Amino acid sequence: MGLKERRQREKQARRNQILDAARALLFDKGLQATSINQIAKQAELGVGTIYFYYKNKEEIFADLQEEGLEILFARILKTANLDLPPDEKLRRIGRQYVRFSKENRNYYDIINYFLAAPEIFFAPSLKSKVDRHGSQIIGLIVEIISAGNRTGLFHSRNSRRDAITFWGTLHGLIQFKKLKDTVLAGDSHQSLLDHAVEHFIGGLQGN
Amino acid sequence: MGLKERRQREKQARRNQILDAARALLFDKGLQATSINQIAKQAELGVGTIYFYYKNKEEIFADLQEEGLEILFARILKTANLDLPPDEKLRRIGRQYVRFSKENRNYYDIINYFLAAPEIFFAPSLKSKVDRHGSQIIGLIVEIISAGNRTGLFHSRNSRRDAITFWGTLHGLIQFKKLKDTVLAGDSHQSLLDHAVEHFIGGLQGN
Amino acid sequence: MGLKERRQREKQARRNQILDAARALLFDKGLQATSINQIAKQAELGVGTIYFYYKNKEEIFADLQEEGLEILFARILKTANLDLPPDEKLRRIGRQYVRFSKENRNYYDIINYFLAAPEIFFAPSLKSKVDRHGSQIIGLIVEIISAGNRTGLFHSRNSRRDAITFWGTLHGLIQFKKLKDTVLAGDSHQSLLDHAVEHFIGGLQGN
Amino acid sequence: MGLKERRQREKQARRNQILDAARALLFDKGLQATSINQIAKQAELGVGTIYFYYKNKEEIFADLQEEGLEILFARILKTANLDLPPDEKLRRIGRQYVRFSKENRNYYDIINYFLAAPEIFFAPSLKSKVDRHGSQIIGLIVEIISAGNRTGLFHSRNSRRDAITFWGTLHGLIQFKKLKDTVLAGDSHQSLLDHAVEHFIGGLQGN
DNA sequence: GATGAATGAGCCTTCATTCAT
DNA sequence: GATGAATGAAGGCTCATTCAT
Repeated sequence: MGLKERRQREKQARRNQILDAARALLFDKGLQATSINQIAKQAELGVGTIYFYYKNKEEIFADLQEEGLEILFARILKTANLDLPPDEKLRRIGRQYVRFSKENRNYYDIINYFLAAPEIFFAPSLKSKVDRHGSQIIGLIVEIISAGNRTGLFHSRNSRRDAITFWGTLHGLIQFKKLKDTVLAGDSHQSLLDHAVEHFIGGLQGN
Repeated sequence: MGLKERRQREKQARRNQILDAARALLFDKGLQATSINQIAKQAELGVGTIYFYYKNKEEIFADLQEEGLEILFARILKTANLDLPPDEKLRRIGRQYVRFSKENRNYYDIINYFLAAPEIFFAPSLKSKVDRHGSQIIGLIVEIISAGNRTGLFHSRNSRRDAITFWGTLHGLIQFKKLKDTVLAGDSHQSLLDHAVEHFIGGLQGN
Repeated sequence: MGLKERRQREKQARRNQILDAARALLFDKGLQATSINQIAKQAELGVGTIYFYYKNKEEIFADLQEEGLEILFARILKTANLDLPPDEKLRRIGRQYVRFSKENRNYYDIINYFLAAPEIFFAPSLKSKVDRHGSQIIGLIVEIISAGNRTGLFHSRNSRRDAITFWGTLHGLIQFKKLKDTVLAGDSHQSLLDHAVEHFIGGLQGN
Repeated sequence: MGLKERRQREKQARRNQILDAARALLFDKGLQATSINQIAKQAELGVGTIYFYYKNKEEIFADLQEEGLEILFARILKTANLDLPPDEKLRRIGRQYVRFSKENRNYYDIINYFLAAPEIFFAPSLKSKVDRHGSQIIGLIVEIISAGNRTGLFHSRNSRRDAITFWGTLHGLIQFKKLKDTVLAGDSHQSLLDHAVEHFIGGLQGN
């Protein structure tokens, strides 16, 4: 048992070593420009070794994405645990996601990359990781909405669907940032997001 | 006089020839896997000829994206022109976008690609095209919301921001399709979209 | 006759137009990076037109080289015509060539390019142009050495060979400039050239 | 221990294999016309393999140039070690360099290429190799001139500068070979070189 | 477990040149 | 005379992946 554990621990250590290298490169040069050979060199490992621990490049990035999701989750969790009314929590979560997309730009990009890519890309094994974390975040929002329901503040009939809608709205609108000069017509992106969150909350309360 | 015109027409014909080839390949193999060399072969033209008409790969895709946006716009426009109450129009527009993402999957993918890619990617010239079409679509939705306001059905205080929010919600949620097994927990993606549209409409009416 | 002349004049005008473009590009981007297509664009002419006036790229550069040789020749000629003793003339000519290699760097490079290239390159027609100008320069030096002989200052037994030797020494040593850090061991390139000229003059006087 | 050594040896063997191919092509078709793809084919290796051993084309040629410089150095060294008076040594070195430029035409061309190319070309790493070998050769000549000084045959005040002058003269004049029909006016190139060497020696003795 | 040499298809792009109009 | 669209071979180079050691 102890042996098996040690094996496991060492394996994880190596994976971390690889991840450290990949992360450094990714953050420095971007997703496309980062190659396995470069990761190997950066990690001071042989290329073959990388392939021993990761089936392919995509899997490495999936792990990195997971990291990003964990950071994001932690932020959301912290917000969800504050002693605030549910609507205020939603507002803050909205802002947290926007902040994350700015402050953790690289993690945001990689998450976005997988989410926006055509489905063909995903090997099922990768998918499950992303999904698991996504579910956790959705779970937190579901909980907030349910809490609002309980206090009579919200009137959601399907808090899961509403939670996903909320997240989808944030996710979609953040991608619009690059349209600010024309579609947004000079309106501040942040105001838009705030507006959308308000609209969403209004919808929860409305009925 | 006629000569210059003919030249111009022929030049456009060649561009179409190239676009046809690019579209065929793109739709068959996806964005990343489509190379200029392949396009040339498919178009039965020399590689150099492609470069004579397009500065690079991205410009070809920008043209293709414009095609997609035109199709999408036509769909939305048709819906917007129906003789229906504003809320119903929004419902149908929501469904149209989803349908577009399925039936014109390839066009959807290419639009999505540009929208979701990290900002760095955009050459300003390409950007303007996308933006212009995006603005047109948003414009239609603004008009619908305004109409709803006028009849007292909606109470939107900022129809432009609401329109963008609406579109952003659709855009974001469609990307979630690939999460259906876990995050969506088996719930139908279509129901989710419908729900979101309903929620959005509720928000418009609410106050 | 008048017609033929006009034709000739117009032809030369077009060639100058091309040369102007080629020169501008060459001086801006270097020899290798300048293509016929670019020259055509810069000259606001069709590519085909370029080929009507020049058989190929090399011929254009040969004309440019001739320009350079003319500038160089003018410099040398001016020096040769000064009212100075022959040895002083040689000293000044040496300095003139060095200055030319610096101040007219681009012309120098193109002259050097043809001179240093493996023989295979030269079409006989191009060769003659270069040779003619080269001969003129050598001729000036021959004259100086001969004048020195006449006044008893020099004792050259073969002023033509000596002239070529002089020129060859300058030519060879200027190419060594890029070795200044190691072979020249920090010694100033200019001092080296001066030294070489002095040595050469010493050889002329010596016997 | 033995393993590491063997690895090293094999690595060198591959580099030689590549060099053999590059040399063969270079000597057959000239410098400009030799491409990495061709080298790979000739060496019966994948293109990628070439890039595994050499960073780029220039690095291969630098190695080849080093080969050439070694051959040249060996010739000069042999001459310098003969039991002959210094002036005679210089005469023979002159002839050796001319012979080298004929008999090892291809090595000569590649050395010349680097020496004559506009400065921009050189990566510092490549430069050092050339310089090192160049310095060695100059060193030999310096030694000969110094020896001549010691026996009273020469009166060089700066044997290093004189050595470089000597070498520069040879280097420059050899490039004039292609001008033999006009500038040299039918005079034999070899006689010219002999003359120049004699002139140089005269300059050493003169004062 | 770890290595790293080897691959080779394929990428994007350039360019001198031709030729029908 | 002038044009400029068309060519396509060729260039340098990258990179995920494999496999013998």
